[in-house]
Amino acid sequence: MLRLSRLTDYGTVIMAHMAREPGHVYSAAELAGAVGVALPTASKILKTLARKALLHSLRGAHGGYLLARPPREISIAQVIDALEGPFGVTECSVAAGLCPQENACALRRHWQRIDRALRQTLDGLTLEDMTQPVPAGMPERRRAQHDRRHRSDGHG
Amino acid sequence: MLRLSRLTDYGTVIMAHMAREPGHVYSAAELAGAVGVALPTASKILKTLARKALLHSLRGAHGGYLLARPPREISIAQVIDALEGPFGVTECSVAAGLCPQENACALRRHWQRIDRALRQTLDGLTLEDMTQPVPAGMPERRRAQHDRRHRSDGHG
DNA sequence: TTTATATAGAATCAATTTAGTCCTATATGT
DNA sequence: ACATATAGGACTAAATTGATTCTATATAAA
Ligand code: FES
Ligand code: FES
Repeated sequence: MLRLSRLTDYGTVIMAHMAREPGHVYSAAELAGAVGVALPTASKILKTLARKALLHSLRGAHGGYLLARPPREISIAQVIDALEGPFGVTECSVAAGLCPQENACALRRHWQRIDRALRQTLDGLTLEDMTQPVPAGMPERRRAQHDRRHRSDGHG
Repeated sequence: MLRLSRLTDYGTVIMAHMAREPGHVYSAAELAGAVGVALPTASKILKTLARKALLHSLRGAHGGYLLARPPREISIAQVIDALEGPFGVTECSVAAGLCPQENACALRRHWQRIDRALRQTLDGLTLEDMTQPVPAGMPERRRAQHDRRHRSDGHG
């Protein structure tokens, strides 16, 4: 598990679809049709993405949405951030006060460390990557160019 | 987001607690008290962990639970596997048939790749690690209010 | 200016999932 | 026997999520 909501999944599909033609303005209806979800649902997702500045929106006739930045500058982590609250594996890693015995619980720090490691992975994956075919059996090595950092929370 | 259920969180806390004294047999009541959750809840978690062979259980008077293996041989990924279904970020990465247009959706493979990367991170983290103090590095970041910037979320 | 088209945003409703509890059966030490 | 503990499943309540609907606003074109 460790699941993303279905809306986030759809949102990513939509974003990836848009990434194929970065300049193009897509209407909600157009995108709903393209990815196969109901219009109201696509609409809701798009509104959120626009509010979070991952998309630009154009109102009125012939309006629609387009990517706010080039595909390679939008990471999966950013999409997740936009569609699901703050990034974090447990509630307690995001906000305090949930540990039954808070002060005694030595685990929060560890969860936060895990968060950073996972986030780093997802920050290294861009929309552009999602449009490429998956290299068969190859481990990922690319890092998004907006975040090129090493040697922090070593796991691998 | 990308959240683990609260039960899994508790489960990890319990396992980490037990990891401090690997040979010791803990009763459910004892553990419930130690980590501060209600007995029925702790009990439910422990039963699951035992069924999934991460714990051994001893029935009868003076019974209880103990780690099935040394702490360094139990990873966080294993605990997650035990307490939450199959490991996967989206439904479609685990089981087919959820993509609205399945065959056209090029994203499933990518999710699966992401799954592998995340799993690898969580497989490299053991119960033993969770009992160590977090290697100091960066101070805890307070997530006070909404962060509007998309680049460099500043974990460094 | 009017009309058709589109998004903004909030509110709502239904369905699903999760958390938490309870009950009965079984095993074991004293 | 009896007290203590886990096994396993059933059950309830609460929270979350998914999906829809409604009103308001912006813009292009007739
Ligand atoms: S319960 Fe989550 S860190 Fe303590
Ligand atoms: S909808 Fe999840 S991969 Fe297509």
